[in-house]
Amino acid sequence: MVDKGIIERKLKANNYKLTPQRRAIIDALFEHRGRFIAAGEIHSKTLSRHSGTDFSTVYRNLEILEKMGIIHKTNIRGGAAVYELICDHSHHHHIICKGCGKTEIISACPLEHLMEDVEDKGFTVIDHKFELYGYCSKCYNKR
Amino acid sequence: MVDKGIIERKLKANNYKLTPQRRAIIDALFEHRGRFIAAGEIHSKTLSRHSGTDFSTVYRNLEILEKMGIIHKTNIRGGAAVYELICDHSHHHHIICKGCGKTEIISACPLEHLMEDVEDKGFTVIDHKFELYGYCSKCYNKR
DNA sequence: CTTCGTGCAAAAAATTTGCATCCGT
DNA sequence: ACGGATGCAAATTTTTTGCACGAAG
Repeated sequence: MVDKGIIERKLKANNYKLTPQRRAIIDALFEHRGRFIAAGEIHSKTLSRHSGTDFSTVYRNLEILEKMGIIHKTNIRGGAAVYELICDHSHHHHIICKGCGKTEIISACPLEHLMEDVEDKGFTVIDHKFELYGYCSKCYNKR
Repeated sequence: MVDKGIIERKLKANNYKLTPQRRAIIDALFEHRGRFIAAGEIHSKTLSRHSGTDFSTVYRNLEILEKMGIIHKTNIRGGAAVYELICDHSHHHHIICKGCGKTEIISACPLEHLMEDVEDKGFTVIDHKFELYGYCSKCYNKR
């Protein structure tokens, strides 16, 4: 996934229409590329691009995007789920500090090592998530 | 993490008390070893072991257990978060079907390949999560 | 025109919090 | 006894749904 254009083509290919709201949501996610963002934040960002966009619209679209493998949904940050756009051209994973919540990017990807094993099980892999949890040096020293 | 005993010792070591509620919650998680379980299910299971246990108690304990690296919290299954006990003696990851939600276990672990890379960043890794998403053969054929 | 998408309003679900009391240690 | 843990009740926050209308292809 290189740019917004590809996402939009992918949507069309699946009979999804290109509404301004949807575009605004994708823009918000795109602007946040590489970081996690919660539904609430996506909603506010979307508002500034297309005022009036409803929260339910945001959720409905996040669900679609997730099913299509365009975004990821994860649970860090206590309560609300966070989302992240998947960009192949900068494919990466995260290490998340359990102390302060800070995240850093890991560029290595472990998938290649076990693709075969998995497809033996009859599953067709279309996406994956790899996250490391630990403590950054600051938080580690505080203990 | 081999058995409940170790979890209990780990709690004591961190000044957490061993209440019957907490024990019941751990038991519920333990009984579910290897599978995901939502807070609601944990609560019901806990009730049968120690009736009266409150939902808030369940959540407070799940938070503690997660912070201690004893359980994992994930988002599949639309709404609620799901939890899973981490057992070293049967360390594994999951592949999750985006169609029907079915999960299967992957025993290979990708972590060893990139431990060094990560610790270079100053992070101390204490836990990790690796999840594959795709379609099981049934759901794949339906498309 | 046909189908999908949206806003609105409301509900349901999930999670969190304050506080008085209770119970492990 | 002390300090953490619990239950209760209530509030918040997050997410989902039904429906009539509007808009994209």
